[in-house]
Amino acid sequence: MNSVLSPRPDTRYLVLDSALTLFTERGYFSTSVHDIGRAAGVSIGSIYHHFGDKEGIADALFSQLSGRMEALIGEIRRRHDSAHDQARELVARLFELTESEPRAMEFMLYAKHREFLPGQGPVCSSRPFELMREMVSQGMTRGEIRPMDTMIASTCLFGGPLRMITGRLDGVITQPLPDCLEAVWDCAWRAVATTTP
Amino acid sequence: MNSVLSPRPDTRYLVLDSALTLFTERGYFSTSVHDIGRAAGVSIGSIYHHFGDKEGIADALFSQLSGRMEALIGEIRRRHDSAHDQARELVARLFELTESEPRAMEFMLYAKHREFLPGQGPVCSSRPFELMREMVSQGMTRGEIRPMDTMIASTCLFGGPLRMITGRLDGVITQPLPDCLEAVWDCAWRAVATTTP
DNA sequence: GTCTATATCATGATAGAC
DNA sequence: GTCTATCATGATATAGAC
Repeated sequence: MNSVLSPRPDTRYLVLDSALTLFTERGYFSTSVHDIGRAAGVSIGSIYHHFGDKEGIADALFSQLSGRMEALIGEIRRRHDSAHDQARELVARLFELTESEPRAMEFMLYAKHREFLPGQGPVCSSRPFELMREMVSQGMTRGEIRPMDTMIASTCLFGGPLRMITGRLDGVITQPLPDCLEAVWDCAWRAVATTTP
Repeated sequence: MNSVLSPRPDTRYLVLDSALTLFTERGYFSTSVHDIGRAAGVSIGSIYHHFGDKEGIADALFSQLSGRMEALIGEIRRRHDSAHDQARELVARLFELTESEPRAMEFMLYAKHREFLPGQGPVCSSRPFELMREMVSQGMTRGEIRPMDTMIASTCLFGGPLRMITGRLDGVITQPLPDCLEAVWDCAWRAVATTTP
């Protein structure tokens, strides 16, 4: 965070890190590029050199976080066979991430990107969400999940857990999410499962 | 919309109606008070006279819509006995409202109010959401809903339906919501119900 | 209560030295 | 690649006549 400690800090990283904090704390529109520069200890000229314009900052942030999510889901899908295990592991990991990196989670799935990233479609149409629907789709062909529209199944399976996350980020839910993973997952799976345990 | 048709249009109504459209189409921060005035056919001076400042417009909008939601839930709770019937009716009505008044729904449960209404807490802590939790709580004491934390039960019951609504508002879901009410409600209720039908 | 005209100021973005 | 200084625009909000 300071050039005294680290002689050659990566400007791009510094900027993105500060931007994430400010965007989630005050919102994109209440954050000026000057604010970001001040928080990152980087001049406004450098920022425009690296990102082109303000939207470029949000864009880079979205790409990076989206990539991480995608990688996470890919890893989970390789490690588990059943849709049940895959989805459960995903919810568990998202709950952990909500506690350890609340700002990253907030920016990814609780920001209204359409308002400041006209290029990007809605989050739900981004690659990570596509992968989640694939997960559900396979579970349906395997017979783990009742036959129904894939979009509906996916939304109903992950809807509860995702709203737990936004509730937690809002401070409406006070308990750390991993503490209620079992209860929430139980509800989520019952919603779509073929057999009740 | 025009003073030719109606000789004495209510300025407040005109402004709020235009503001709702613009806020949901472009977002709060990309809408200027001038824009609202132009769309409503009202001068900027009048707007400031009635609402004090820009935030006052959003505030009035939120109060009014929140009041309508509250009334809707109250009516539903009076008309049905069981939590099952109450919650199902609520989801049905919200699905209908999403089709008939998408902007109202979008402003109520898909806008990040914290970013432009610092006074208001998060939506989930507003009165309508409180009433929904009461609904669930009663269902639990009646034995309709499995015993668990009320917040978790409420989030898991309504999480799927609410995300269907945001998905529909985003255009990710193309089917009118009332068409998939049964499938969605089936999932939602299974998530928390004591007995599976 | 409604209007026009205006004050004030912050922001996104650029220029150009180093 | 980084910096400072500056521009240009457009926004919120106000003043004051009617």
